[in-house]
Amino acid sequence: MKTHNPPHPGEVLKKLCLDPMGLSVTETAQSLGVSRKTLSGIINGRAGISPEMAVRLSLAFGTSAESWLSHQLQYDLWHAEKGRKRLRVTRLTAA
Amino acid sequence: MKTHNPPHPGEVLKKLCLDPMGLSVTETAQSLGVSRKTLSGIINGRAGISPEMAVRLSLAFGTSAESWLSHQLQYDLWHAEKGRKRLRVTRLTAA
DNA sequence: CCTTAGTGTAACGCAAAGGGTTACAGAGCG
DNA sequence: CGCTCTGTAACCCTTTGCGTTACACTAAGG
Repeated sequence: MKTHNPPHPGEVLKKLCLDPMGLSVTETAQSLGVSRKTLSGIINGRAGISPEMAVRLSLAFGTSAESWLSHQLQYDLWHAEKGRKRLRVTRLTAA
Repeated sequence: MKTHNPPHPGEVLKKLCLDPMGLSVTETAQSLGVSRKTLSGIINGRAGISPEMAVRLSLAFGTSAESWLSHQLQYDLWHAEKGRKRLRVTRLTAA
């Protein structure tokens, strides 16, 4: 059970891709074929990585699209689990 | 590289949970705390499994929320990869 | 000091997706 | 024939990803 707040995938993207390669948000956005705002939103945690964006990242950086979506999954899941107590769900057993 | 069209998670849900336990869509939806339409949509492939729904499933069936989202991820990714040729993305290398 | 590049972000608009309710049609059964 | 379960369409709401335009801030350079 991971108890720590996972970083949003955009943070990882910046630290692992943009920064080491000396890429600006502007030029990276252009290469990805998205607007600067979109990439900015991802990097600053205001937006998630959509399946299409994951494919874009895999094309531009030669990485695995699945790994990006996995990061996003962990992030989304962590936040969803936080609200599990609010969900009124009945345990299901064989009828 | 998985070349086969992965089944939508709802199909798996029905075959692995509802059917074996003899559960109806109606009663399962009630236990999950969602409408019958919502569960029906998932089972019949017209909707995906959201993070919140994954947590609901984990609570009701005692399974891992992550495994449901992973199935969904594989499904979404497969469809996103199909359209990769339409994306105009430039390969990025160190500046 | 002024200009320019890069960046974050607000304001709009658009489209897709999840979810709810209501309602109707078809299938199976006592 | 009634009753239950099921799939689904119609409608409405909200969130979210994405685009464009525009404005303010910062850092670097002439």
